[in-house]
Amino acid sequence: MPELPEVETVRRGLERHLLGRTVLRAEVRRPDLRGPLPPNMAEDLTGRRFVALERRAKYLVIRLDDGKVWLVHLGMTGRFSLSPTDPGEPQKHDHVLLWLDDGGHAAFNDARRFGSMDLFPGEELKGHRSLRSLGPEPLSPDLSPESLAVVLEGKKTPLKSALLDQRVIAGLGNIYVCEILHRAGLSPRRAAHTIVGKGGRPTPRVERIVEETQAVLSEAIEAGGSTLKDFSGVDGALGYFPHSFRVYGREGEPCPSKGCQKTIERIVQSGRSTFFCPSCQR
DNA sequence: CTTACACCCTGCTCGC
DNA sequence: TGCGAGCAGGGTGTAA
Repeated sequence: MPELPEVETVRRGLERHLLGRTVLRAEVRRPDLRGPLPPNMAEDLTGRRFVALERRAKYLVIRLDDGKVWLVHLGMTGRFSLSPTDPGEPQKHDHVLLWLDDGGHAAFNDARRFGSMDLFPGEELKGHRSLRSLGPEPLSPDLSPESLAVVLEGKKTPLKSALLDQRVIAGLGNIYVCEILHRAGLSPRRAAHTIVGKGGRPTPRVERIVEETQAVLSEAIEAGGSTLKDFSGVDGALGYFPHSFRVYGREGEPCPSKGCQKTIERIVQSGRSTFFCPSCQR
């Protein structure tokens, strides 16, 4: 479930509690998430200090003092539980446990095991299989109307599917794509190339997508940050902020757009639910 | 190259 | 109260 804002919130929580800490002991309780964990991960983490906590798309990029990177993806249900002391008995679905040099404790918990981890030399980061084909970070200058128009040019796939493609914009998921398209007034069913101008030039519609993408993500990160008061932040941060969604999960409710009298509908596109207003999204 | 779709997994909700 | 069906959707692998 976590999309970019949720992962960013987790990153900030980890940065607060892990940065500068050394791992005294690590334990892998279940070595198979979506794929196998890197061999000897517990041994390789032991004695290491966390020197940077970064994010790329929905990946956590955790840099260690020996130059290696611990790459973590939360999948659907992955989360870190942090506590200032050893909580004793592990929780159900705690797959990786860390004991830190300040007495703190971290547990990676993932009920559905859609998460993934890797551990490799930092120089390999850019070329890593999971990262090399990612598109621009949406909150960086790499995403612009010009760059987005070029990528969408000629794409016949529905706009909804295009925006979910991590090669188009890195870090968007089903929920925020629905929100972005509603705010931009664009139909999720429209073929992606139909909003691009001649010669792959941006149009006002492309500009709107970029604006609303940045607005939605920034607002969500801000909302997430406000929940990061203490240890419970990283713990509980994976809750979205459901009351702030305008269309996601609101099938049958009135469209929130000013003056729009229609009702939010749900359709399925490439196996995912799409929530949208057929009247004000064109 | 592009596009589409099945698969992995568990917890929760819903209807009977 | 139990129980099965359906749903949730990240990323990846495969096929057309």
